[in-house]
Amino acid sequence: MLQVNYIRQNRENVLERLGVKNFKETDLVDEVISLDDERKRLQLEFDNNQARVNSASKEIGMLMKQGNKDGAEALKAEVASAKATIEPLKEQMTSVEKQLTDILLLLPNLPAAIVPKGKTPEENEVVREGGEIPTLYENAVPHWELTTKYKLVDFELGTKITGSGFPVYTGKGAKLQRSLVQFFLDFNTAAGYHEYLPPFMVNEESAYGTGQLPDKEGQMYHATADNFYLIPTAEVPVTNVYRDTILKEDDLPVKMTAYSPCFRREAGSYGKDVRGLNRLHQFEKVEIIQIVHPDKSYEVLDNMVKHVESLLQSLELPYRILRLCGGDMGFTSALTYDFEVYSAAQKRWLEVSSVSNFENFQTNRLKCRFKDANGKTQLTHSLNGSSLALPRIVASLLENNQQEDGIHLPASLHNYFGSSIIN
RNA sequence: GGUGAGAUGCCUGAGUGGCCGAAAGGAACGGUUUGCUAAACCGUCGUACGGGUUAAACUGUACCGAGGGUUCGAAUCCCUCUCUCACCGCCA
Repeated sequence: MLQVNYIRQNRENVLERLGVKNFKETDLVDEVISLDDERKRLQLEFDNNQARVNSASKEIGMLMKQGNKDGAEALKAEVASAKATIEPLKEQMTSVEKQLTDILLLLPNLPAAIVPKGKTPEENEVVREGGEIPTLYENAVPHWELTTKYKLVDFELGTKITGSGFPVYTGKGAKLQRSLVQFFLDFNTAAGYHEYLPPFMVNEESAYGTGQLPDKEGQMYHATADNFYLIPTAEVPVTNVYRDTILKEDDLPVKMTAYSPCFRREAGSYGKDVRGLNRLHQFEKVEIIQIVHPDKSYEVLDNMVKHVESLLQSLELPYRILRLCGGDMGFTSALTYDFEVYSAAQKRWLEVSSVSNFENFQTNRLKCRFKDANGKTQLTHSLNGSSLALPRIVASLLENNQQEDGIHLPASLHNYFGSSIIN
């Protein structure tokens, strides 16, 4: 959530930045300002009246002690009239505050200066590429045939048990998942990230805290009997660890990592995009999250990008890093780098990680702050990234490394998987 | 799921209608003194939103789990909810 005072002081800039994100309802910005004016006016009037009530009440107490009943009664009448004024003011204040918050929730984060203009994924900028795109042998097939051939994933069984998009991993397929999770977590903790195993369901407050609500209401599974949401990413429970906290400056940066399954309804997806492991309703992911000093967040973003990059390098997968354009960025992000790996049999790039700086957009909502050197309380910045999402990593590992005698895994996984080959 | 007890500031914990934004102790921070891996003493030690100021100072309001109610006045009384603890039941 953007800060009202920031909007007030930087109106032109806010409008210009929202334009980069192709945000159309720019009237809302001025509406925020006028609602805030109204809020201030109401508060001042309310406070003044309330102050009168408070002091009169004190006086009544004293008069009663002195036995001055008539004086007390007279003051009571005065309080009653002040309260009559206050009552409607209170209602107006509540209503104006709610309108203000509702609108603020609709405004996306402002993109950083470096974010390219653009509307579609084609306008994302390729920042870097790495690894080598393999030349596959002549009988190479897409991963959904390999998973069947080696009995790694049973899609039909998942459909029977739950529904489409809920695959069942079996045998070596299950073990590969477990190995990757373990490898990723070890890689992250070695870099100083503290490991969490969070709840896989969150309450409404947490979903608001990180900005999934109200923006992505329909994308989350909702357990209505208890009003819990199945998490779409570990970002939600883990970032909320620091909801409503004031950290010491020395506590920063906070580095966290977590494995979790992720649940996404993916309403509106179809076609080749959803084939095999490309797009699922439930998948495994390891996430990294940092809460940092506002002056450091872009430096940290670069570090996180390098961290994820070296993880991909250790998997020996061909990858590229994209800087997302305004139109392709998420609601809460100020700058996002997407990582894609090349799926050689499908001959397409698959997104496997998204690393973002949210600046204080999440922390404003979360009230995650710190005391700076001058003793002033200010908002921290939050960042997160996948490191990594499993299904598409598995897809490209299978496809890119397939040979006549089986799938040859990268050296980094041999110990975790207990073998160098799937056959 | 049942019964009972509880929820106060960073922590412990007092406060049962006005003198309470809240005692006391501890932790933390700053200082003095002494000196050695510490003690003593002094001071500071909530958040949000307003007014005010170049910035402070100063000042108003709200907040003692959340929401409502009673009252001139609520941390304190009443109601609802949430959570915690204890015991019972069930159970991986």
